[in-house]
Amino acid sequence: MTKFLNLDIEKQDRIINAAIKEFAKKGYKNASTNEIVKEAEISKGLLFHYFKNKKDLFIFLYDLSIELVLDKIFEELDWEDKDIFNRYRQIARLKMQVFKRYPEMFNFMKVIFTEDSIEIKDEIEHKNQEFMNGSYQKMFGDIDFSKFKAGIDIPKALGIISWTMEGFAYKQQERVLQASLDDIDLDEVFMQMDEYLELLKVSFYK
Amino acid sequence: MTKFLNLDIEKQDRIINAAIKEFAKKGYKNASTNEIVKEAEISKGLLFHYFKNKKDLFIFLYDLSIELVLDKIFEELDWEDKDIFNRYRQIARLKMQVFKRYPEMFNFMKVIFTEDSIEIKDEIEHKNQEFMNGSYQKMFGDIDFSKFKAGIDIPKALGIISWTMEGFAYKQQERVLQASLDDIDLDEVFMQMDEYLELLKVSFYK
Amino acid sequence: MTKFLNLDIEKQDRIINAAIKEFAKKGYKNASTNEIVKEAEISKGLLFHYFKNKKDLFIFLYDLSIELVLDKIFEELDWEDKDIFNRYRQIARLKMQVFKRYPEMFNFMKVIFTEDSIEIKDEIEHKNQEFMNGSYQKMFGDIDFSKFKAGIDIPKALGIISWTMEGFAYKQQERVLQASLDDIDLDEVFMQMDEYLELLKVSFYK
Amino acid sequence: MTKFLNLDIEKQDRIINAAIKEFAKKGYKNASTNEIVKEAEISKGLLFHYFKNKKDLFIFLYDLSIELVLDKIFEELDWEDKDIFNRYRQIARLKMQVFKRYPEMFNFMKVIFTEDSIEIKDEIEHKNQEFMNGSYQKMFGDIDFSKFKAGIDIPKALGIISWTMEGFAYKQQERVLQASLDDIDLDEVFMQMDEYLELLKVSFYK
DNA sequence: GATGAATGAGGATTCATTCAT
DNA sequence: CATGAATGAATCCTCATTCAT
Repeated sequence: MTKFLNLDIEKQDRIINAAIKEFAKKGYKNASTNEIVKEAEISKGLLFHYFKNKKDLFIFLYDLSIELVLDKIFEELDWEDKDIFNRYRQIARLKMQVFKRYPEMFNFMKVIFTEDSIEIKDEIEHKNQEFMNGSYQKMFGDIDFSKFKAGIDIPKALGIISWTMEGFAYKQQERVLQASLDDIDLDEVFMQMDEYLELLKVSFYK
Repeated sequence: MTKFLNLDIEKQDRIINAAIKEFAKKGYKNASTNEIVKEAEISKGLLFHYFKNKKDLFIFLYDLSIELVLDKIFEELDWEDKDIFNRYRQIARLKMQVFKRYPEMFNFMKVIFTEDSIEIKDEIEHKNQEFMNGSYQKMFGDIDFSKFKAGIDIPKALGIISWTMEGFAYKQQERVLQASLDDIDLDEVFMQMDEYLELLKVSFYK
Repeated sequence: MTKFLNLDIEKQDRIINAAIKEFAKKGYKNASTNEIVKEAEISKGLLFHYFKNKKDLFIFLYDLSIELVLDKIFEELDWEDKDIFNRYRQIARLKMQVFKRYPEMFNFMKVIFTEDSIEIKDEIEHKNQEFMNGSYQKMFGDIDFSKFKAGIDIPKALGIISWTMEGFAYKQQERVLQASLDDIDLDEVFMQMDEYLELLKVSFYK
Repeated sequence: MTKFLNLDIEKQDRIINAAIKEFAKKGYKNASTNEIVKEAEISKGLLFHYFKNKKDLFIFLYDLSIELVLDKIFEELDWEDKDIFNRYRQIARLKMQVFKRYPEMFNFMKVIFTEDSIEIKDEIEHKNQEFMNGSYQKMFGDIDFSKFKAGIDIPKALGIISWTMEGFAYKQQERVLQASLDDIDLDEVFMQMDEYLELLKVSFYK
């Protein structure tokens, strides 16, 4: 992989974008290395010079995408705000900033979490697990739980909040597949998201 | 399709199980019709005598799975109970009974809702949509909303309940992939599910 | 074959028409026995009960078509007229009467004379040869050659007349593929044909 | 296609000859790409690396064959001789030179003009049409018609000459299928052809 | 006679990966 | 580093023919 990272950035990007786009469009199995090299304007051999096989390439892009989002979050999040609803609110907005910049990555990450292809299933699921465990702790380990009503089963409440955010995000993604990211009124989306968070807040907070 | 349905049940089941297993294991694109006929112990040609192509076979299994679950629900649900939490509780238990009987179908349905393969994406998404619209109405159209607290945004509350059930179910599915359906303590699972429902109930009900 | 000929005429015709239509539309190799039985509304097995294989069926239809045309000619031709140009004129008109009645046979006979499929090539070519030798003699064996100019190589002149008629017929067939038999102005076609014959007549006759 | 044309000539020829031979022997539909790669001693994949599918390969060979013959004619014909019978005489001899060199192409071109396979019919017929229109004009556009008898319908006379040449050529081809090109006494054949031309000449010329 | 389920060799085509240059 | 020709196993699918009923 170091071989690849020593390339000049412009070429790296051409390859990354081509590959992400193809995987996002067709899923792992259907994606064609042929299309990738054509779009990236490199030769067949070169791709396999940098990545030992298709799977390696996919894993590399997986790691890269996760890393990009996490870096954004860890750098720009207001860690002083310990309120879980504000935390989710912020994370959602930071994620969206990344996706606005790398539109193909947005679709690629959907593939990451739904990909069923047998060749990568295990590894991807393992990594998803790892990501959940590791990053969840970092992103939500410092939350102030004192605001929750007494008697509330806090782990379960966290589950509900998390699934609500996921479900809401997924619903928005469906819409984007029909329209495009540009045609979505983001303010409107975030306002709706806030309403869900608000509903959960009055339910769970004192 | 009538051709297939006129077969003796034993052979039908051999083919259905072989196909469902293969699709569940590898997703649409990776699934091999060769493997299916081998497992079902029929000739290559016969599969295509019954189903005009791979896609048709998949769609048939899709419809079959949905139908099996819905039939179970519509026949055995206690429609007198208009409480949404009890409704979800019952549905979950009925679904599980179907899956206990057709273990591969359990995994197949996971594929159904995440499959992205370009060849079937549109048709599957359209069918999922249809299913959601049609069946949701039937399953939840008669719910008694008078128990909800005043001031609660009921559509949003329904969304949260639904996503929570989905999220919980998905989490259980992940566990099954590691263990097997038999090794899971179902009572324990349903007890946990009830706790989530209870938490939402105290939050949303008067 | 006797088995087939003992069938009631209605069923015979259903099978013949279905087969001729399919062969005419797709040529030998591309023609599907499946389509034939579907169109004829008989079972798969029955077709092979009457004809031992696809090739046999084709040969049977070949013989049938030739026979139909020849019978028409031998029965209705005015054998008193020994002029070769009048003979061709009459034959062309009689052929056309057959084709008006069996439009699919018209296209089927085109296939007969152009079919290259390896499985039947030899047999068909041999039969075409046989037909040429045998029937040519019968159709043109009594022609009065005394009207030809002295010094004309009569066999060669006959060749030229024959190829001209063939070439003209083939050109008309091309037109029919674009239009349909009904849309062609037959009087006009025969008038043009007569002009060719007239040109040859002034050239070859005293 | 440029990919293919960059190959060394020896390999190109191995592939072309193998393909032409197979198509000539079996027609379009019956020809097996498997046989072609076996005869050409290349891998299955390579054929489809050069030609995107079987149809493309056929079309390529079609164009190549036509081109070879036309180039020969346009380069070596004596354009000063405006006599139509001499023109035909020359063209026939030049064509035969090409076929002597590529014996398989001789049979392949027969397939070209009789092939009915549904997959290529339209394209081939369109190309045949194009060829007829374009090349006929070039080959016969400068003919001197002043030698024809007054009162002769010249377009019809041209038709007769053309069909006679076609008919004669076709008759010779039939003979080659039984014997081989080497066993034919070409001088004898051309002498016979000249006799036909001579007969037409005394008929149509002053 | 009549059915149509069943066969399986063979069809064209794809594609990740290798390797000589 | 970089190329792209070459591989060949594997893909889905077709179809004439057989045979138990």
